[in-house]
Amino acid sequence: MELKDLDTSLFISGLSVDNVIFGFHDNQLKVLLLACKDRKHWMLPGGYILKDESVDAAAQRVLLDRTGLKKVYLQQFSTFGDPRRSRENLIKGLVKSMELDDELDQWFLQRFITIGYYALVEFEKVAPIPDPLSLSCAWFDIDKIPLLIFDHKIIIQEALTAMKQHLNYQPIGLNLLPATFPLKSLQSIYETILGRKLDRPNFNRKIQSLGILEKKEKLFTGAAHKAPFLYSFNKKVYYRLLKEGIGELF
Amino acid sequence: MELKDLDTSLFISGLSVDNVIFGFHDNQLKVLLLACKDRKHWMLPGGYILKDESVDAAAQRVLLDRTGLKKVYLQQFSTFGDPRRSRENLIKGLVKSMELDDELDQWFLQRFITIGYYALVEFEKVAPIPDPLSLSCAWFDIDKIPLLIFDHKIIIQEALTAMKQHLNYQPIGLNLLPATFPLKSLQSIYETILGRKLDRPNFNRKIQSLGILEKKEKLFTGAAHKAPFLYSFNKKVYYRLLKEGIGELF
DNA sequence: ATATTATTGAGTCAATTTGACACAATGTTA
DNA sequence: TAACATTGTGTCAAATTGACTCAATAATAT
Repeated sequence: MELKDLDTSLFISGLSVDNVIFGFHDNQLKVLLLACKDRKHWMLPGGYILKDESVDAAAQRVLLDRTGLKKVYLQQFSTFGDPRRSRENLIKGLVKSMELDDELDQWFLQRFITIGYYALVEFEKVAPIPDPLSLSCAWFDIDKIPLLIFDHKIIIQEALTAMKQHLNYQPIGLNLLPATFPLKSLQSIYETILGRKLDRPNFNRKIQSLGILEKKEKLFTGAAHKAPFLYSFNKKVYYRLLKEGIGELF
Repeated sequence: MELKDLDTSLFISGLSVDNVIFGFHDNQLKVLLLACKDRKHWMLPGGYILKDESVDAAAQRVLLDRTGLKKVYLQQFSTFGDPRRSRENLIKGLVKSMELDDELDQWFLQRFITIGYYALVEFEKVAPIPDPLSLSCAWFDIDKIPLLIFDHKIIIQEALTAMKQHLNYQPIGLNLLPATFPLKSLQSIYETILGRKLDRPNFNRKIQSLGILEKKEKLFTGAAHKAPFLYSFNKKVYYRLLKEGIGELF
């Protein structure tokens, strides 16, 4: 689909959803971003809400279009409602350069209030495919975010803050990691989200005392040091624990 | 202002804010509700967003109209976007009975997505005055909520859940209590929000170890037992602590 | 072959925190 | 002046935390 074929009459006007899609690779937390056609800015994968669609469903649909993933862990965290958040000069230039009809011009230049979601996905399972409205689609390290449009930088920061607060109430490690993983990976996720180093022996002791991990026989090998054990989550125990509230971990 | 004079052209269509206003009195957490004109339902004090107004400012404005309070602690917690949330038969009856013109009919019958805020106010400072669109305005115990319109019951529940999670990061006790208060009041707030009893000696020990409370000489008296000391918050210390993150308290 | 290197995972232990109590203190009421 | 209800302090064993040490081991260098 091309941009000029966008049928804005299908959508709720003035409202959008934006997804902060987190993945984890090379012991680094990453965010999936789309390249704007101006070749200068990047942006969060976002979209509009169909007139009879729930907001949650809209966020899922947008995510499916951008990553090909269904049934992803998705969490609404905040709504961004500053009247000037999407009215920088940038958008005027962008819209003009696209040579759209008046109706579409109006659509893109109106004030948008956006509902922010963060998604946790398994890095390896995502095949980043740019949608027809973008030039490219790529993962960025959380501490190397490029120039973004509008207030998208703030949205990412708030997603991280929200995740930090959810860390003790939501199964965050589970959704970012593959089926089996070394403990160090889980520790790195916690360290990145919390923004500080954790003591390895103490981390292991605490995370294992929760009883949510199952040690596998198989060892992860390939690096110039002792091979770590691989673990998997016991989802049953994990979800029960989260439901009850696990208290502050770190 | 009467309902028929509402100038809908001033507002963003399809969007609203709803405030869950919490107060604390008689060792009970309370919510401020408005009576619907059908004399059967109650509702949250909510309103619409002006076309060039930030969503946060809209929530503040609505709050001012309903409670007369300025500079209130207000926290956005979730956006409610189910397409059927405001389309129960009820609203059709309500709107018909109000004998409005077609434009207003359309306005009230459209799908609304609402942005939920919770407010923490000092009970004694609020003079509940029903706005011209409601019959009355009253405080309800959090566990004795009457029949509400739409999904407002769910909104209140989620506000409580959000507050529970914010309890360790936000100055919640401070905003609900008067300048001086006995420790038991603060404990009751924590107990209500957390939904469980706390051991008094242990609560006192922990809350005082934070160094955010100042013991006053004056005693609270009038009941048939030992008079408790009165305390006040040391705001400077409290805000610093919250900024750093105080960790899980209870 | 053997030593080196990097990293893992288990163990130790003192210091701190927690949870569950007991008990003295003290306004009000009987 | 005794009874009562509730407050504030004290105690102590158990559990948790933080800061460590050290042996184990897969790959690599010698």
